[in-house]
Amino acid sequence: MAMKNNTKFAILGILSIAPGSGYDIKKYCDTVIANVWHENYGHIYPVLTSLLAEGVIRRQEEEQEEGSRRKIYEITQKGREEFITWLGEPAGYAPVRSEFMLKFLFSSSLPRENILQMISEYRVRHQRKYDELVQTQKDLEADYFIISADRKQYLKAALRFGIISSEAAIKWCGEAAGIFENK
Amino acid sequence: MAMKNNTKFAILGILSIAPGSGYDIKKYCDTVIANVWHENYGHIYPVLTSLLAEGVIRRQEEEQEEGSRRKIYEITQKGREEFITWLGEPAGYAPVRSEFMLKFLFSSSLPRENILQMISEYRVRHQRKYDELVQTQKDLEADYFIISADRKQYLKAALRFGIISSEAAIKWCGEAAGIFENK
DNA sequence: GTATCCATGTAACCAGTTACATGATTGC
DNA sequence: GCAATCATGTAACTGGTTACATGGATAC
Repeated sequence: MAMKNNTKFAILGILSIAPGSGYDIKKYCDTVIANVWHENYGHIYPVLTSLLAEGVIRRQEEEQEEGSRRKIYEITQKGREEFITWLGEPAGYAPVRSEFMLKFLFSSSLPRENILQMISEYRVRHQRKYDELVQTQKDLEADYFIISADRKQYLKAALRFGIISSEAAIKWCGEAAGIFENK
Repeated sequence: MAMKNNTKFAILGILSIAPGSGYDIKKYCDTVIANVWHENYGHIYPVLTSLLAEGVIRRQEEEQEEGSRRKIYEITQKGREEFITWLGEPAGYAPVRSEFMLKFLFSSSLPRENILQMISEYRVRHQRKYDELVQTQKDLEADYFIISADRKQYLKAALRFGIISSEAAIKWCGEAAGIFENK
């Protein structure tokens, strides 16, 4: 199962909301959905080229001001169809590979304080992420961003996903630190 | 930051507990630490070869019964040193890429029942994982496996990590389903 | 006038996956 | 006698990362 061709569908999904450039797609990933998805320029641009060749996206030539370097793409009918098909398929899952947990698992040769330090850093990272997400949630609630009520609902749910996950990580840190503190 | 060379350190970590073959390493990944780590044969064997060339592991020639195909490796002093250094470095984190959340985010064009179905499948998957981990925890508690008290402590903590994460996912599913049920 | 953001791309690289190949041993 | 497990490996592939290159526009 694993994961393949996800960048294709991430791009189709983003373009299904609104047409945009490679740069726009990257920005969308880094802001709106950073919480659950990630892409690089080095992958977006070549994939855009291949999606164009496949005919699932097309250049939106109209309404471009002269001299603009921006290349705006929009999803085609074929693209929408393939996207809907993909949506209907069960999500593949990537096998877990947590570098932090790998380190933690084999950290018995480290002094107690170092292990506590490791856990503390991990907690701080998740606490920061948590705070960030809560802030974004407030901004979203306060209609700081201009999006449809429908879209907002999905983004809110995705934010909750991140918040709940961060809470879980923080909870684990508390438990794990407890083991090493009382010895 | 991202993640590089993790297989090297996963192998060194596993061999730091006890010498073993490529097959043993794979089995260890699939059972004991499946919860937080994953490896393929197609990667383990070539990496073992390169680790041998680097001198961080060595063949344990002694005590092998005749005609055995098993190749037992053990970590060298150099390997232990590199492993300790790696342990001391802060863990890199892989940017989140949840195929499920990607689908969910853009699923607004799907009928309500399909979205509920998606969420339900996701919940079932995590519930199953949760049940499995709780069972493993019981087996571990009942000294079903032969491991040192020290090792047990780390494995228990890693199990808790999986259990807490599954609980979080299940919690999210409850919330998300709620959004679509009451409309 | 300089830093930051906008904007697009390529090339080299690498980690990891999948599929294939082979064969011995053990348990039923 | 057959299936499952033990056991090791290679080759082709692919998805994604990193580094490099370039240059215009905007803000301070």
